[in-house]
Amino acid sequence: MNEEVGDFLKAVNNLSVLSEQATSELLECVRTKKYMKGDVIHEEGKLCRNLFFIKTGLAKHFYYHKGSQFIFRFFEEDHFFIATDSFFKNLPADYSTLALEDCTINYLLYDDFERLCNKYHSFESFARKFVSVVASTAISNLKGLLYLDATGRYNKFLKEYGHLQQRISLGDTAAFLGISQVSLSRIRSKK
Amino acid sequence: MNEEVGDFLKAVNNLSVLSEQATSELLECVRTKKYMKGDVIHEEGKLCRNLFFIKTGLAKHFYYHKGSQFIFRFFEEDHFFIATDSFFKNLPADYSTLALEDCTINYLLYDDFERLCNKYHSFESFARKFVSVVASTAISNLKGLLYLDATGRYNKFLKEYGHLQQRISLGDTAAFLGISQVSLSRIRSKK
DNA sequence: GAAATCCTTTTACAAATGTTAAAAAGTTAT
DNA sequence: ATAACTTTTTAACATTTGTAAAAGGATTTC
Repeated sequence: MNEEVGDFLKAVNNLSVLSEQATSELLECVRTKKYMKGDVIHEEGKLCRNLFFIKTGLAKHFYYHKGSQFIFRFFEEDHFFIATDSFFKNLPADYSTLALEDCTINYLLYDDFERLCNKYHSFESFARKFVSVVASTAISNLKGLLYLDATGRYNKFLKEYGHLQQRISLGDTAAFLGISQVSLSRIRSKK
Repeated sequence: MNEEVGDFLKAVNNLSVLSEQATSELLECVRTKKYMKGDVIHEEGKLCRNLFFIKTGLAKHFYYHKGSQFIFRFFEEDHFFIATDSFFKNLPADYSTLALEDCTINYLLYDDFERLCNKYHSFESFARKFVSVVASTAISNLKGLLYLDATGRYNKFLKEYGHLQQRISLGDTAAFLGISQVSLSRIRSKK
């Protein structure tokens, strides 16, 4: 097996065990690309229907609103991600994804994804479970933003992303929490 | 066909056209229940793995935190909903759903749902697409909470749920926006 | 139709967060 | 080691939002 896509396949099988046929057809489709720290992996406003998998590195989903940057998700190694609106609705992406560290990324073109979904029940099942994780995470974050104040959100961040704290800057953390950098600095200093 | 589940079936086929076999097996499983205004449809802390469909009426997802109620979704007629954490992860629900008006609800037990998923590719495909909608909606709301202030969120609410405005109280609207009732009243009066 | 109840608005004050600017600390490149 | 640059902290002030209490409207119940 192509060494570069082993982790990808493992992550897929972790959600739904693929049939042999599905596995070999999937392996033929998966591509690999490397990004340098600071590179844009996909861009707001453009269509991007790939299913991405971070083999190594760290990335963020972000977008700009009135000149400020907002982040709503970090992705570390061994995680899938997509440009949600593009992927689900075939619309221009409403956010960009940027490599916060050098990244090695596996990806699957949408046409291949859709074909595998239609052809192999086991792959469609993976797709459903992957999307479930996307929904669960978004809802959890949504709840956090609804009922927690800035301090509460920071604590939630530490609990869920604590292991990434050293790899994420204060500015990016603040943009993720939806508060100003200054406010986050104040919160930190009170501890 | 059982008249009570026609809309349910139509909504399913709208996402993925079911095979004949899948359709007839689905129809055997769908149940119907009526709720009065104020009734709890499923409760925080309890397992609830049903897939619900509102045939008529209006409902809200809500939960309490430190004595205050927070709402993160309204559901009107012709919409599916689930207790996300229960449905996806087999955990106790982390929110309740309550009928804001008298409701007629169709629902599918999880075991039937899962069996239909495994047995019929066309139903698994429906499941994937349904979950995609859940994810898309959650992410859209998440973005709104991240970058909009109270006024901006209210405007977004009017745009997306404007047609429901007369059916939703100010208190529930405020709980949905994550702001106090007083603050919402202030915003309204400025218009 | 009066009383009771619920929902919305208003007021006054307190607390949290934002904005701007500047200083301090930390990093990187030469 | 120094300079240039980036990130984080601190300070001062403005604005937004929250809280609590009271008043005003609307609706329901008897």
